[in-house]
Amino acid sequence: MASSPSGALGALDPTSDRAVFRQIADQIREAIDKGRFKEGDKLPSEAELVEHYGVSRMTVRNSLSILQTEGLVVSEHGRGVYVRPRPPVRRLASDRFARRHREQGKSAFIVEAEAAGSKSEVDSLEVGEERPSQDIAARLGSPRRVLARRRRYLLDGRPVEFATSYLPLDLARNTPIAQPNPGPGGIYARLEELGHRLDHFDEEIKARMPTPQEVRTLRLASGVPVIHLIRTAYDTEGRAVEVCDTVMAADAYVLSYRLPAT
Amino acid sequence: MASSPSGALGALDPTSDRAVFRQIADQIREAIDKGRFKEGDKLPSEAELVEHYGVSRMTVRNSLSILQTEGLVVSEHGRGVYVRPRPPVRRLASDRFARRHREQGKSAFIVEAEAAGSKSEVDSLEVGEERPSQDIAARLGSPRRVLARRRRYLLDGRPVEFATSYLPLDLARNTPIAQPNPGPGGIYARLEELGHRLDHFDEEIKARMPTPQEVRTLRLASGVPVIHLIRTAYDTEGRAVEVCDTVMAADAYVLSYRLPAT
DNA sequence: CTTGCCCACTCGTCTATACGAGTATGCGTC
DNA sequence: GACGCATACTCGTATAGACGAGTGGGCAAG
Repeated sequence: MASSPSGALGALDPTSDRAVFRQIADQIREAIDKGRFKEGDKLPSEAELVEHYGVSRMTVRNSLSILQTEGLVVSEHGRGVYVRPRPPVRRLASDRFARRHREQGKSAFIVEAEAAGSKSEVDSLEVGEERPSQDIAARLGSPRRVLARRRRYLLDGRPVEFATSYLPLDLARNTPIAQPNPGPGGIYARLEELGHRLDHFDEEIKARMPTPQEVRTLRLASGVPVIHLIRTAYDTEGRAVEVCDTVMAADAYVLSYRLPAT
Repeated sequence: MASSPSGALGALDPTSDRAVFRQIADQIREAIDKGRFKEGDKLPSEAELVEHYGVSRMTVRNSLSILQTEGLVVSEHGRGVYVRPRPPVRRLASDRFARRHREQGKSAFIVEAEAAGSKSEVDSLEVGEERPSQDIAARLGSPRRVLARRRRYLLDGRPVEFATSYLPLDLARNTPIAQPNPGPGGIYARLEELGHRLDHFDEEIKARMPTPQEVRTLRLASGVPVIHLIRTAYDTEGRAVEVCDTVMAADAYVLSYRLPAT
């Protein structure tokens, strides 16, 4: 019997008051947890599950949709339902913007990716002036217009993050910061050259489900949340000189911070 | 016409190749975004949406389930489907474990909650010895057994976080740390009294969808991810003296870190 | 061998129907 | 007024069927 495609799955408990589609989801989840289905494995097809459990197709689909929203499986039209492979993870260390890392010329993203043995790219770089949202304006000291730098990052061909930096116009206009490529060390190096010595960053982190637009941009599987990070850079005079709004695919990141105990 | 319960919603585009249930979800989502349905408002009932769009009930339910997994709405059996209210948010500052905050006697959680005007509780406190998981053991320097302190935090009656602290047994056994209530300043104060002056913390942050067990423990609405934070405390000799594994309801938290630019 | 088509299999969308179960309201009884 | 019950309305669970659309393999024609 274990040779059938559903061999890793048991039978329903008709005396249970747990809904049938939940029982099916439980069994498949357990089979995945215990390794009876491994990453990338194909689950039994809907038709096979219908056969195995003796239920209707919609019930099976209901079960599978639970597992999808939990991020455990992905379905591929015309092919099957697969155990979701865990992508390689990028670690973001809290010292990634330390001054010593700015010497080398490449962007922090690419340097880190190469260190981890991954190929990375930056695409759809857009630079322009715009009116800031209320939130961004408040963080930057209420400028009427800002310079916005938008870009998307890819890791081994997969989009993992998109970010927008906002800078007050009076600070960034007619500087290398307004160029698509701001030069070695990135915009933080340029800011310091312009006399804004950086003092500290504030980072705010939230997690939530993505908007449909974010699902498209990051090609997110269902059941994958996003990490929303808003970083504000302050110079030694206490002025907010940049706000960076970043949305990351949560399954591709671990954030790491080191805090003094004092 | 705007007096009908579905007055905030438009009509379907039969020429679109976008699936009907997605179009319906799009319209409801837009109505929520634009404030035509506000937080806590009741959406039109499934029957009313069936009537309004002229589709079958399963199609409407399909649309609503999309919005549920996006965390936009919650359904209540026998009552209706409601725009999900945004709960009050707890801000966790990166200096929350600073030594100066440990003087006052109360736990960091309760002090912060009261400052924000919320009522907070800690429940289901369990303290005991156990064998550590591989991951925890690795972080603590591979002790064979550890002291585990589990507890759940509630904010205004709602569970928002549960956490487990692990400490090497040789360090915690027969000390106030092994008591349910470790005394003023919490276990960090006790560790320092025991001669382990704290040097720094490492925090690792991930976000993901909750397991069914976490859904129960935190009473999570569907479409709400969790933030998984693992903090390791090091003493001045470089020894890992505690690992704290925390799972938080993502809709209840904003994490905040301040980083030096040096 | 290569090309192109057909077909089987997969998941996606949608309909129509039935009954169960939780909630709230109003009404009648006490 | 307080209580309990009937009822209407809500969402939850499940069935059976139909057709569409993407994928991949096999087979026949070239």
